[in-house]
Amino acid sequence: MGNDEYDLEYFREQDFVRCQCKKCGSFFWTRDPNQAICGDAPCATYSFIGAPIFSERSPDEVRESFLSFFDTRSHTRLSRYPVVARWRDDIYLTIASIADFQPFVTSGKVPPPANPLAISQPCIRLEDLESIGRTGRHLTTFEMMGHHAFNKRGGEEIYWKNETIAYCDEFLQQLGVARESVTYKEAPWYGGGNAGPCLEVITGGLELATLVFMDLELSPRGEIEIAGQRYGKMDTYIVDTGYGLERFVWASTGTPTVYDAMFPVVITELVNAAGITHPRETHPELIHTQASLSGALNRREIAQRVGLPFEELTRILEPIETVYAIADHTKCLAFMLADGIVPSNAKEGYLARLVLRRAFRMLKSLGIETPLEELILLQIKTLRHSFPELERSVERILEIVSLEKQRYDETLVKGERIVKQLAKDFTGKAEREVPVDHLINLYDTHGLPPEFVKEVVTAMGPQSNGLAVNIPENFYTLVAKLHSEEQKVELAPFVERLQEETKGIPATKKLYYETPRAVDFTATVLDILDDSVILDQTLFFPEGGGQPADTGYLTISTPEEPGHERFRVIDVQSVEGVILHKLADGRAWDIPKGAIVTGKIDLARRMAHKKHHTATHIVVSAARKILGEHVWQAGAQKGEKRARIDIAHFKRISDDERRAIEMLANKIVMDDLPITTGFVERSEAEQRYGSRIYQGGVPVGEQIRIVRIGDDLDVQACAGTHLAKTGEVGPIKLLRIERIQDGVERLEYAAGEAAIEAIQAQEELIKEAAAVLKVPPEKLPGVVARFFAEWKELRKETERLRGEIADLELERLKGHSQTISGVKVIAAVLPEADVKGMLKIASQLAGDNYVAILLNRGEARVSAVAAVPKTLSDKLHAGELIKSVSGVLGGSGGGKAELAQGGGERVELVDAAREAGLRLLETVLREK
RNA sequence: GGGCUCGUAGCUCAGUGGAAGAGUGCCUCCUUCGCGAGGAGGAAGCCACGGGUUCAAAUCCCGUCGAGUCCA
Repeated sequence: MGNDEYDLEYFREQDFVRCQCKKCGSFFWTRDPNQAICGDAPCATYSFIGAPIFSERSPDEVRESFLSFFDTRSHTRLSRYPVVARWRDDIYLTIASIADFQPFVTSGKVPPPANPLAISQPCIRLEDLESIGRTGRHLTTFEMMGHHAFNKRGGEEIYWKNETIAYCDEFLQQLGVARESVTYKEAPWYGGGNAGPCLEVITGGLELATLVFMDLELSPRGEIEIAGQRYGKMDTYIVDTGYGLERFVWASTGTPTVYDAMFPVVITELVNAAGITHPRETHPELIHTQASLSGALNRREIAQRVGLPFEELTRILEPIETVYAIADHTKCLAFMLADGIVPSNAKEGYLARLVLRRAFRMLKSLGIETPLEELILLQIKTLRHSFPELERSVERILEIVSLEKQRYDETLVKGERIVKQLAKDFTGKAEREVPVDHLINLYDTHGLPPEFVKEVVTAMGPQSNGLAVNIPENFYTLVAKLHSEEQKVELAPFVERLQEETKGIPATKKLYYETPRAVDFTATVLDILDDSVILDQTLFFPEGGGQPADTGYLTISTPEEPGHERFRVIDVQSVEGVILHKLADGRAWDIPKGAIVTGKIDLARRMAHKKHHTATHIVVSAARKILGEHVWQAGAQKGEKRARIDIAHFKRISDDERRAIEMLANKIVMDDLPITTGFVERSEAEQRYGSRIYQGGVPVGEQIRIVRIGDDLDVQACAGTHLAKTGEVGPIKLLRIERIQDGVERLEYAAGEAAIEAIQAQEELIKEAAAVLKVPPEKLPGVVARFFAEWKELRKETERLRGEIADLELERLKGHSQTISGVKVIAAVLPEADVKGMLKIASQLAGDNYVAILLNRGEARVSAVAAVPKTLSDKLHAGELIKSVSGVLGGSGGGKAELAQGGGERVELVDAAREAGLRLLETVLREK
C-alpha cells in the first residue's frame, strides 16, 4: 500500500498536514502543524481522565446520536445481528460490524440489505481475556457503531475515502470534540482474508474510531504484500468503519476506566457485595495518575512513576480490577446466553463456558456470595432500554447459569480429590516439585488450572510433605503449543477444479422446484465432465442441506431409436448451480454432447426423502416449542429409512420431553398444514423472519428459497424438496436421542412408511424377547426383573456350593497323596471342577504343606492349577510347574511362585500332563 | 472438527495380564442409663455393553453407550 492511498482531497482542503511520529515513526494527519507524536497509546498518555473531551453522554445517547447522524445523511439504520455468528462457518462470534456482511455481501455475491447503512453491533472478542479489567480499556463485549458503503468496481460509487473522513470529522465536531485535537493515523489494516488502507481516529490519547477502506483480498498471485502474504484488488471496495461506543462514553465521562463509565450500577453492587471500597475514594490521586498513564506504560513503570512498590500498587488495584472484569463478563454472558449460545465443551458453547467459569472463579476470589445469574440479570436490567430482547431469555439464563455453577462446583470437588491423590503419589518420591507436564496434563484433561493445583496443595499444609507447585510464566503458551501440532487438511483441490471447469456452463434449470410432482423429463446434454453428464435442465435433486441425491435413469432418445440405451444415475452433485449427474460404470462418455435424453427419477426414494425432510422441519419446530427458543439446529442428515437432527440444548432431553416432542410433531402432521415454498429477496426474508431462517445453514445468492409450514409455524431457508401438506408426512416416530457433545442432542426419527417399519421392528423385538420367556409382552418388564434377580441369587448360591465342594474335595484328595523326596504331593484330575474351585483347593492344600497339581477335563479345554507351600516356593516355582504341565496340553500358563494356573486344548493328554508334572517334581525335589 | 481422561460395592476410589480390594455408608450383635463413640461380625459386584487377542482379560486391542476436560 503506497503513501498515495492517504493523500486525500479532504485532507488538503481542510489544511491537514502529514507528520511522522517522533516515537513510533508512524505517519498521521493533523490540523496542528506542531504536533510531534501520533497521539495514540503508547506514544501519548490519556489526557481526558478527569477532563472529559465532550459533555457526558449515556451509552444510549451515544448510540442514538451516531445512528441519527447517519440517518439524516441517507444511511439506512439496521437493527443488530446476534453476537453468535450463525451465518458464518469460519468464526463463532460476531467480532465486528462488518462481520454481519461477510462473506457474501463483502465479496459481492449477495447485495447488501441497504447501501449505505449504519448499525450499532454488539461484538464479542475473547482474545484478550487476560487483559480484561487490568488495562482499563479492554472489553469482551463492546458495541461497534459502523457505517458501511459497498462499492462495486465499474458500478456507481456510493462513497469512498473523502466522504468517510468528512463524516467522521463532522460527527466528532457535533459531539463537541475540538477540531485541532483529532489525529488521523495511517495504519494499514488486514484480517480475515481482507486488507486495505486504514485511518485510526485519535483524540485525547484515545482511539475512538477506525476507518477501514477494504479493497484487497488474499490472492496467491496478488501484487501487494502485507505481513508476508500476498493480496490482490477485490471486485468490490468497501467502507468499513468502527466507532467504539464505549470509548465515546468513556471520553465523555473522564472516569479512570471504561468500566467505570459503562457499568457504574453493577460495579457499585459488586463493590458492596465484596465489602471493599473503590480505590477512587481511598486513593483518588493515585488512581488519576495511574489511569492517565495506563495506555502508555505498563504496571511496573507506573509503580516507579508514582513511587510505590509494584506489589503495593497491585494490592491496591487488584480487587477493583476483578470487579471490573466481573462487570464485563456479566454483560458478555447476558448477550451470549440471550442470543442462544448453550454452554458446552465444544464450539461456541465452550467460549460461553470459559467466560462463565472465569466469572465464577473471580466471584469466589472476592468472596462475593451473590449468584452470578443475579448479576447477569442486573446487567440485563441496565441494558433493557437498548436491548429489550435480552429480557425475553431471563428464565432460561437463570437455569443455564445455575446449572453451570453446579457443574463447575462438581469439577472443582473432583479436581481437589485428583490433586490430593497426586500429592500423595509424590510423598514417596525424591522430587519435591510437581513437574510442568503434570500441570499441563491436569489442565488439559481435567480442566484444573495450575493456580488451583497450587491452592489445593498449599491448603494441604504439612500433609503435602513440602511439595511445591511452580507455575511457569508461559503456562498457557505451553498448553497452546501442545495443540498447535494438529493441522487441518486443505480444501480438496478436486472441488476447486470442478468449480473452474463448470465456469463456462450455464446453470442447470431446476425442474424439481417447478414441477415437484413430476417423475420424468426430457433434456439436452450440454457437456460431459469426468463420470458426469451435465444437462440444460433436470428433475434430479443434487445432494445438499443434508438431503441425499436422487437416483434413477437417463435414456438416450433419438427420433429413429426412442429409448435405445439406459444409464443408471448413481449420484447428483451441484457445483455453483451446475448439476452433475454421475453415471454408473463411468459410462458418461457413451453419451454424445447435444443428445436428447429422457430422465426418470426413483420416485420411492424421492418420496421417502421428502417425508423425512419435511419431518425434520416439523421435529425442529416441535422441539423449539417444548424445549425453548434457544433450540438451534446444529446439523441434519436425511435418508430413506430415517433422518436425524442435532439441536443445541443445555441439558439431556428427558423421556417426558421426548414423548411431548413426538406427540406435538405428530399433531402438526395431523393438522395437515399447508407447506409453501418460494424464492424471496434475501434482505426481505431476513427482516420478516429474522435469523431463525438459517437453521439449516446459510445459502448463497440474492434470492433465497423459503419453506414455510402453516402460518409461519416454521420458516427456514431451505433448498430441499418438500411435501405440499404436513399430513403427507405420515407418522413420525422418534427412534432415539443421543448426546453427541455437551449441549448438543441428536434426535433420530423415521417418517411415513419408515416410521411404521420402525415401530414394527420394535414390536418384533419385544415379541421375540417375550417368546423366549414364554410370557405375554406386557409381563416382560416384571418377568425380566425377576429373572435377573433370580440369576444373581443363583450365581451366589453356585459360588457357595462350589466352596462346599472344594472343602469336600480337599479332604478326599488328602487321602490320595503320595510322597516324593519327603514332600507330600497330590496330583489329580477332577473332571467336574471349575478353575476357581481348583484354585481354592490347591491353595488350601499348599497351606497344609502339600504340593498340588489339579487338572479338570472340559469338552474342548483342560485347565490346570498348581500350588506350592510357601516353605518350598523358592526351590519350586508353581508357575514353572504349570508351564510344563500345560505345555503337554498344547497350551501355556503362569502365575506366582505359590499359585499358578494354565491349560491347553489337547484334552486327550490330561493324564500324560499329570505324569509330566510328577516327573518334573521328582527331578526338582531330588536336587533339593 | 480434533486431542486427552474416566466408567470396579449405595458413595469416593485403588487394582494395568494370573483367586475382585480399601475407605466410607448400610445391617446384626457387644459395650453404654442414653447419646456420641468404641469393639466383633455380616450383607452388598453382569469390574458400563458387544466383539477380538490369550492357556488365562476388570487389566491389552477394536467398536458401542455414558461422563469429564482442553484446543480451533
